[in-house]
Amino acid sequence: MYQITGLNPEQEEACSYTEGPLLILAGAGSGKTRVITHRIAYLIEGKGVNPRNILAITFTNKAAEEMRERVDRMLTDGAKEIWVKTFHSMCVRILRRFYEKLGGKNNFNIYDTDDQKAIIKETLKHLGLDEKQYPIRGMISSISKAKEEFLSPEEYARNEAGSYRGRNVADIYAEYEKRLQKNNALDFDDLINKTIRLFMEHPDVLSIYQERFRYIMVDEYQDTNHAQFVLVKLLAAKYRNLCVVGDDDQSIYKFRGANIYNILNFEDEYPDAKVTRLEQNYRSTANILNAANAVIANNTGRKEKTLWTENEEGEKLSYTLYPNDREEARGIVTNLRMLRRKGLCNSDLAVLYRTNAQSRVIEEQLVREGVPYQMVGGTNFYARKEIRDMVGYLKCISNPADDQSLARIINVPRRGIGDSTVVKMREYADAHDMSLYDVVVEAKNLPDIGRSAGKVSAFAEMMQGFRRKAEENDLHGLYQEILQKTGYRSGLLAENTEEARGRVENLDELGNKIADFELNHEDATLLTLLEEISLVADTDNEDETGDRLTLMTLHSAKGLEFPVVFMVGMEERLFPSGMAIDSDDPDAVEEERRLCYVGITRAEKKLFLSAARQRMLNGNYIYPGESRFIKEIPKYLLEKKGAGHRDEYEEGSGSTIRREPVEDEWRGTTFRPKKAEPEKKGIEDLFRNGSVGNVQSMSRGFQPDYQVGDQVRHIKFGKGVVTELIKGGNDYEVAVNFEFCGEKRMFASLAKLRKV
DNA sequence: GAACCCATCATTTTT
DNA sequence: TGATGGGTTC
Repeated sequence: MYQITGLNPEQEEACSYTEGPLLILAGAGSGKTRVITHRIAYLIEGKGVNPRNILAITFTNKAAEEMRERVDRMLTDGAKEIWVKTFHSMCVRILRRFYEKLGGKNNFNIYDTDDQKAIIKETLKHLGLDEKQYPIRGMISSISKAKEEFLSPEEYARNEAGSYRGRNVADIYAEYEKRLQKNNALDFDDLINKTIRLFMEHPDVLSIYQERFRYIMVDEYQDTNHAQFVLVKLLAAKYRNLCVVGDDDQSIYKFRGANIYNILNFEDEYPDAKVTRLEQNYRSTANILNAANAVIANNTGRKEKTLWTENEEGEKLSYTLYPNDREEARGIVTNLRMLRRKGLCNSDLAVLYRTNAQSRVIEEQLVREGVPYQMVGGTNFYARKEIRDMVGYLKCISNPADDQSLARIINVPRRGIGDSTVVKMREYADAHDMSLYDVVVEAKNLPDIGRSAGKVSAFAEMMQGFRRKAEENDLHGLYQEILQKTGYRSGLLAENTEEARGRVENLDELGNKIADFELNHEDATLLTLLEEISLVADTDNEDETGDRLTLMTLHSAKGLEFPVVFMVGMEERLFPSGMAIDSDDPDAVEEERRLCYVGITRAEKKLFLSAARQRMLNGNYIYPGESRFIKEIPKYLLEKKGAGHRDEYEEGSGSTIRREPVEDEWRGTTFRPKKAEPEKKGIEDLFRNGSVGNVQSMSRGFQPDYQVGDQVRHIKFGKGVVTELIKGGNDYEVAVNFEFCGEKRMFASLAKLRKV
C-alpha cells in the first residue's frame, strides 16, 4: 500500500481525497506540484487506479513536461499510460482521431497568431475595410472572445447588428472562418471548441473519453477560459472525480481570456466539492511573505487565504528610489556584486519587470559591466522567417488545402511566380471551388497565366516529389530534400552576409530538431511533427549552461522561484500600468496587484524593490512617482535606500512629461547591441569594384512603346491614360491616371505597362 | 526588387 | 527611443 509521507496535513488531505470534486487552493510556494505528483502516485499505487484512467491537464508544455518527469520518477511503472497534456495537445490528439465525424479532415493544420494575422489582413483587404479602424490584433482578440463563448459568426452578427462597426467585425469573423475552413486549418480556440462540439454532437465519442479519464486533474485552474471550463465539465460529468488546483491570487492572464470565476465559483458549479487550502509556504522568508500578504489583502472578492511560514524572518525588503532608470540598472549590478561576495551565483538572481521595454537599459548596463545574463521569453525559434518558410513547405505537403501556407512559399525562394500570377490562380481557385494547390498542379491548362505557367508547373512537380517523399515517413530526409531542391539554403549561403549565415544556422538547427524529434518519438510523423511545432513555443531554450543572471517579465516569472529577486520599475503607471489605472474595469488594477503578488512571492531569501524618479518611456522622460504597491507594503518590512528618497527630489513627482534630456555621463560610449548593418554602398564603392556597369538592365536603357495620351493597362491598377512621360538617365518616369486608382507615378522599366 | 524615408505607435503571452 | 509598415525612388 502506498504511503503518503513527508506532507503536511493539508497536503496529505489534498492527495488522499480522490473521489468527487475537489478544489485545491494552493498558495504561492505551498508545494503544489508535489501534491499533484503525490496524488497521482497515491491514485495508482494506493488506490489501484489504472494509470490509463488518469488525465492531468496543464497550461504550458513546460509544466506538462515537468509533471511527467516527476510522475515518472515516483512510479515504478505504468506512468506512460497517464495522459499528461496541455489543453491544446489533448484536443489535437482527440481531433486527429475523430475530426472526420464533424465533417473535417484529420490532417488539419494548426494556425498560430502569425497565420491568423495573415488571414485577417487578407480578409480586411477583401472586405475593403481599413486596418486602422479594425486593427488586426483587436480583430483576433474579438474573434477569440466570440469563439470562447461559442458564438458562431451568424450569432455574433445577430448580437452586433445594432452597430455599423459590429456588423463589420461580424463580417470579418465570418470571412475568417470561411478561410480557415477552406484551408482545412484550426486556430487555437478551434482546437478546444471543435472538441467540445465533437463531444456534444457525438455522445458516443464523449463517452469513450469519460470512461477513459475517470480521474481528472487540472493545474493552474485560475487560468482557464470559459471554453476550457466547459470541456473539463464535459469530460468529468460522468465520474465527477475532478480535482482542480489553482490560486485566484495568481490569476494574471485575463487579457488572454482567463476567467477567474472558474475558480471562484467552483463550489457553485460543484456544490459537493471539497475545498482544501494549502497555506503553508515553504519558499520565502516571513518578511517577504508578509509583504506579499499585505499587498494582496487590498484586493476584493478573493478567496481569503493567509500564507504563513515556519521559515526565518529574514532580511527586510530593500527599496531604493533611484534618480533615473540607468542608475536603477547600475544599482542591480552593484547589488549583484555585493551578493556574489557573499557567495551567491548569478543564477540565483532574477530581475523582474512589468514591460519588455524595460529590459534594454538593464541589458546595456549588464553588457557594460560584463555580467552574463539570459532573457526568458525571447523570440520563438519557430517565428523566424526562414523557419516559418520551411514549416510552410511542411504544412503544404501535409495539408495541400492550406492555401495560406502555399501562398507563403510559392515564390520563396524566388522562382519567377509573381504576385499577379498567384492572384490569378487564387481567383481561379475560388471561382472553381478548388484549392490553390489543385490549380498549381493544373497550371498548364490554365488560360491567362501565360509565361508563368512553366514555372508554376515546375514548382508543382517539385511539390509532388516532396509529397511522395513524405510517404516514406523519413522526416529528416524530407527536410533535407526540401532544403536542397528549393535551393533555399544554398541561396542564403550565396548571399554571403552575416545575417544570411545566421539564417542558415537556424535552418540547420531546425534540421537537428527534426532529427531529434524522430529519435525521441515513436509516433514521429509529419502530422505529429507539425503539431509539436505549432503547439510548443520554443522560446530560445533557456539553457542552463553558464552562471547567468535571469531577466524576464513578471508574467513569465510565474511558477518560478529564485533566492534573490529584483523587482524594478515600481512606479505608478508603469506598475500598475497606466492602462490598468485608466481602465473602467476595477479589476484591472487588481490584476496588476496579483501580478505584484506573484512577483514578490518568487523570492526566497531577499527581495530588492526599486523605482526610478525619472524614466525614459517611448522616447520621453517621465516622472512617474512611486507605485501604490510600495505604499501597500508595511513600512517596518522595508529598508529604504538611495538618495532619491530625499525630499529635495519631491518636485519631480507626478507624471509630468519633459523633453529636456538629462546629462548623460556615458554619452559616446553608450552600448548599442550589434546589428547586422546593411552594407552601405557609396558611389565610391561602386566605382572601386567596378560594378557600375552591371547595374542591371537599366544601363541598357528602356524605351516605352507608349506616349502621353495612350491608353495603357497595369497589372495591378488596371486601365489608365498616360498623362506624363519624363526622360531620366536610363529610364522614363511615367504618370498614369488610372480609371479606378487615380494618378500614379512610376518608373517605366518597372511599371510594365501594356498599351491597349 | 530593394534601399530609403516618413509617419505612427507603443502592456502582459501561451497555446 | 525603437520597431514597423507603407510609400517613394531608383
